[in-house]
Amino acid sequence: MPGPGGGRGRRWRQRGCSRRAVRLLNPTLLLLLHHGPAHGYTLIDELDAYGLGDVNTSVVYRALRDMEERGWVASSWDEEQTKGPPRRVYRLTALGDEVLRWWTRDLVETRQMIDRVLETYTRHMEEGEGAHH
Amino acid sequence: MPGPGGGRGRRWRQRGCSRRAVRLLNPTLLLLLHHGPAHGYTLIDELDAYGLGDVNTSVVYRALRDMEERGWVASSWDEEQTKGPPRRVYRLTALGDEVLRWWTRDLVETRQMIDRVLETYTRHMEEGEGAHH
DNA sequence: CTAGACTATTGACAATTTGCACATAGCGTG
DNA sequence: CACGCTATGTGCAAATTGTCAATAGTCTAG
Repeated sequence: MPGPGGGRGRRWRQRGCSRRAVRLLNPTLLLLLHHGPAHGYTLIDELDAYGLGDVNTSVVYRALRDMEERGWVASSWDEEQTKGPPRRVYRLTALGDEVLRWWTRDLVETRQMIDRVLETYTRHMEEGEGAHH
Repeated sequence: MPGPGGGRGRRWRQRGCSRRAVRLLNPTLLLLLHHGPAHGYTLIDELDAYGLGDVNTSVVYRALRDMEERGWVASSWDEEQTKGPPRRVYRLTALGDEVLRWWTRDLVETRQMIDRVLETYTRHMEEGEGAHH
């Protein structure tokens, strides 16, 4: 159970995934909006299905606003107010669609890098089982 | 070719992979050391084969020192000095071996998360090809 | 011998990202 | 109106990452 927490940057992975998760947050949000427009709150719920359920809500809202600044998504205030304050509706822009396409290629690359590491590790274990250090 | 650089955090991915890469740096270094002891400089060369060739050397050395602080690796000065200043030899510790094992599990999880995103994206494209936004 | 060029490693600091605690705000209810 | 719930937003400390330059040994050319 390596939970090494000493030294520089302790609590480097306090609970849940956090840092790994944040890397996947933006592409996942774009993906969800690729399905159709949605409120921030709705998106936060849906993130759970992608293993991003423990991402802080502030982080999600901030990501959405940042993506809007970049023109990947656009938002407007929802007219029909059911309960609670007015909600923003986010939708994907044409640019956001392009970015998502680009990002999927990036994810494929990342997956290949991960695979390479995992393959090498497996090979190490098959060959000399501990003939090192 | 989405190279959106405006807004918060411009030059968010200047060239090469960088931010994605750094996430894979530590596990990859542990993996390389799992093969056997090595110098920092050697490791930097080998990283290239894992798509981490553009990681700054300072970043690699820092990662090694951090991992040493945490007890995942241990280092000693190389006796035989061929050319250049004395070199450190890093080797994996027992704890580092455990951490590597833990990290491979983590990478498998990350891979699954990526797969999920990619699968959903593919499904979107197969079904209503652009029946959104 | 001495001025580069190359091999290795380290240090310091700016820029960016992330976590977290709290602020705001509308609506329903007793 | 005092709460509790739904939504969103702000501010700031802490952690991570990028970049540049410094140090240091060894070798080779002239």
